[in-house]
Amino acid sequence: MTKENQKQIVTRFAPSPTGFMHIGGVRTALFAWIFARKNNGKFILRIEDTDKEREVPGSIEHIIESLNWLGLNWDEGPNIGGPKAPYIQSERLEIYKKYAQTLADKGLAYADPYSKEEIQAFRETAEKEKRPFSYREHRPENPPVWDGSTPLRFKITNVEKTKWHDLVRGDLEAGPEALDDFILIKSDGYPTYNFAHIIDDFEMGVTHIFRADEFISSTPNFIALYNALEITRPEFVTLPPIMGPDGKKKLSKRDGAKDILEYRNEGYLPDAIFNFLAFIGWNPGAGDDREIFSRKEIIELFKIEKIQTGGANLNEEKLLWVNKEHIKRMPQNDFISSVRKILNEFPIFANADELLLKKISPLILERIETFGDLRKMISNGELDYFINKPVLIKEKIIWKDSDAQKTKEYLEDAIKIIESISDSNFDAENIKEYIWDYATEKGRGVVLWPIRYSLSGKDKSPDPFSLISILGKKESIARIKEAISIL
RNA sequence: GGCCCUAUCGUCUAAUGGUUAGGACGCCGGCUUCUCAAGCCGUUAAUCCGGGUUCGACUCCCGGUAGGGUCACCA
Repeated sequence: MTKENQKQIVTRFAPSPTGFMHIGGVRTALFAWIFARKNNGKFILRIEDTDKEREVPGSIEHIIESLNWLGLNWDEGPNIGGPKAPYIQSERLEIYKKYAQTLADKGLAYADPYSKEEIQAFRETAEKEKRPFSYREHRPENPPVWDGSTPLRFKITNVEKTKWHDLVRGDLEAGPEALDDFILIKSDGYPTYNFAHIIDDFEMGVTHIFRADEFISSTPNFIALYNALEITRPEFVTLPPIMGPDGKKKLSKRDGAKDILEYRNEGYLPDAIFNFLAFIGWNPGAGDDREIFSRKEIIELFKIEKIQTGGANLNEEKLLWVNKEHIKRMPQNDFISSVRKILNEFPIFANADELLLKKISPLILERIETFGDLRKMISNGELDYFINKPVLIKEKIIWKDSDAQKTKEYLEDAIKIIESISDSNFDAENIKEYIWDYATEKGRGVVLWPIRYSLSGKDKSPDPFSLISILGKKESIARIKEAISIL
């Protein structure tokens, strides 16, 4: 077989529209997407909306927005169509019905004659006797003809041990207890996930199913169905579970997992989330100790064989660090425009000019881990002094054990020094050189603190040299004079 | 409870059966320093337990233990 006529890799992400997406779901999508891209394959988005009860309006848009934000584009999907459209399961009912009828005709599926209450009673009995519930034990001898008004159940015909191979977990097996007559079509006419996903994956030519490990338990049932339908089955790629931060439980919405778009709102970069998620349950392995990767590098390095088997905890602190590293690697223009966007949210900065922005951006860069931190800085008034003159408090102008008279003297000298610096040399580095020796001679604290405080009016702020260069000669001198005047 | 999966520093993890068990985040400490950050350097810290196979086991096998999943007209 030549490379050209090898089967094209097709992966899919198949969420159900039951609300927002959290890290867990996105990670599954991410791995499937990376694998497709690495192999020049196709990535399909399919919406599994077969449960009308749990459906949350707006979910599909939310899912699309989330995937778009992360740059996980799809080649076929609900909004763009494709050769196997539609990509929303509720619009594919005829297809499922066709396959279901075929199974029923062959005697491989049968109408379920019991009411929900009756089945519930069976279940409770089993529970009371501490046995697993198995519908097979109650399989009717002569079920009625399936007319669509009752559920259609799959008939397990070979009750035996199931063995299969998983690209991550290796050889797996389960005893016959794992097999049961599960429902294919519900009484409302919709298929179950168990049935619909198998039909769709087959119809859409999916070659690799990436999914979380909660599906291992039902895989024997899936395999029985593949066999009954006489269709080839895709490769299974089982991802390790992601646990909550406490490591106790699988991450879930119920236990406070965050909407992925919250990370966007908090000012995380999509590339950082991408990087971080790729490393939950995967890493490039031997000899590569790097932690920060671009999308492109991850696609190049990705190998299914390096996917972990064990569960991982979500480490938000590391995510912060990863985000900071990605921010540091942003092209300067991108960084500045991101800063601009945040500044625009605050009236005080709405008119800040581009030059000021460019000057303060290095200071911002080293102080934030997310762009949300910038929002906090501004809210806390940590940048106000770049726009407005600070309100100075006399006592605070004076460094610890110094006094008003001496401080006045130092500030007057500082003004002279600043005036002597030529405009062409007016950057933080040079300003520091001019002032440094004087400050060292008199005592850095007694000189530098008053200067810095006069400029910022803050106990905590960037160094005085940076402030002077950003505020400019005229404004800096004016502020220092202001300080002198109240001493 | 049945079935299934998993197990290396606190966390994420590396290690053709042979390493002083490596890296990263965090923590702690130091350097730098007018403050706050940033940066740099360093310390601490792990193979779940018990058997076996082997000259040699984190690695292979068996048995425990622990955690997770599943046993829906949910996906």
